[in-house]
Amino acid sequence: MSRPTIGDQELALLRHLAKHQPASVGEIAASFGEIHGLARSTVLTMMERLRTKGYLKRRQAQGVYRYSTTTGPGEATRNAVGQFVEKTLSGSVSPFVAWMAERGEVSDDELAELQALVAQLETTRRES
Amino acid sequence: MSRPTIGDQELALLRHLAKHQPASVGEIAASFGEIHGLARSTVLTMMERLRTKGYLKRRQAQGVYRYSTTTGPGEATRNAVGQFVEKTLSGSVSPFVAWMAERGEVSDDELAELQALVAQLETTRRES
DNA sequence: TACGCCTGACGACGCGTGTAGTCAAGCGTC
DNA sequence: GACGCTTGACTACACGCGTCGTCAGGCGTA
Repeated sequence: MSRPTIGDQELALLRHLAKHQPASVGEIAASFGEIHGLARSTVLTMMERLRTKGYLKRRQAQGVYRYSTTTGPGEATRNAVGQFVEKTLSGSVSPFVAWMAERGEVSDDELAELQALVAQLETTRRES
Repeated sequence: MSRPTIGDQELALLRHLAKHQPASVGEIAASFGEIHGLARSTVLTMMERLRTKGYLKRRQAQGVYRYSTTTGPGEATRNAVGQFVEKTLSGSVSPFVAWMAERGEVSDDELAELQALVAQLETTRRES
């Protein structure tokens, strides 16, 4: 199930697309490409690469291809996070926590997620 | 202060070295290189690249160079984490939290860090 | 009909990074 | 003094990824 590797920017594009799916190349180029200072052809290339890698699919509608994600970005994102932690941080989560603490900037939702996470970890820990 | 870019594996090596500093190339090759299946020359190349990038320094002792980190891996690690979150996750921490929840595997220390983090975030939030 | 714009496809290039081979020097041992 | 192992440095190669130029086709509008 683990598809070919995916680059950082590619993943960012995939996540962006997931929020605006389905979208045409022109739309993505105008939004994502504009923000990141990328030419239209660059965006198109990335999207095509993602498609050949199996992360995106497209459907022709009114003469224009509209792209959407296949499995959703969840799998790819989790994969990327896991890979980053395992490979780069040698499996340690501490740097992440330290970074978040130092940054100190979280939304309400994120804080809630963190609280839920801690609660969950506490219970599963007690059970075992 | 932001030095040249650093690769994932390079950062892993930097972090590994930080725990065994100062160390000679032979030692690192035997430990880190062995684990990751890398040839001695590969380890040496990476260390030299890290040195030219300013992350490592070395000192000759008993005819052998012993490497140690310059600023410690903290800065580089934080930098990498921050870059990953900003660039790849578009600044959202949620994927990371979701990954941890799904993984559900944390050490006592890590759980404690998380609890401290949540507590800190709650207080700073109230203050503002 | 001719022109111009949007879209898609392909090819291409550069750089960073991961990976390794190889050669020369130092130092201990036979 | 010759031999061999460890160490250092240089060189090299491949591949992924980010980046873009360019060409061809379709469709609307003047």
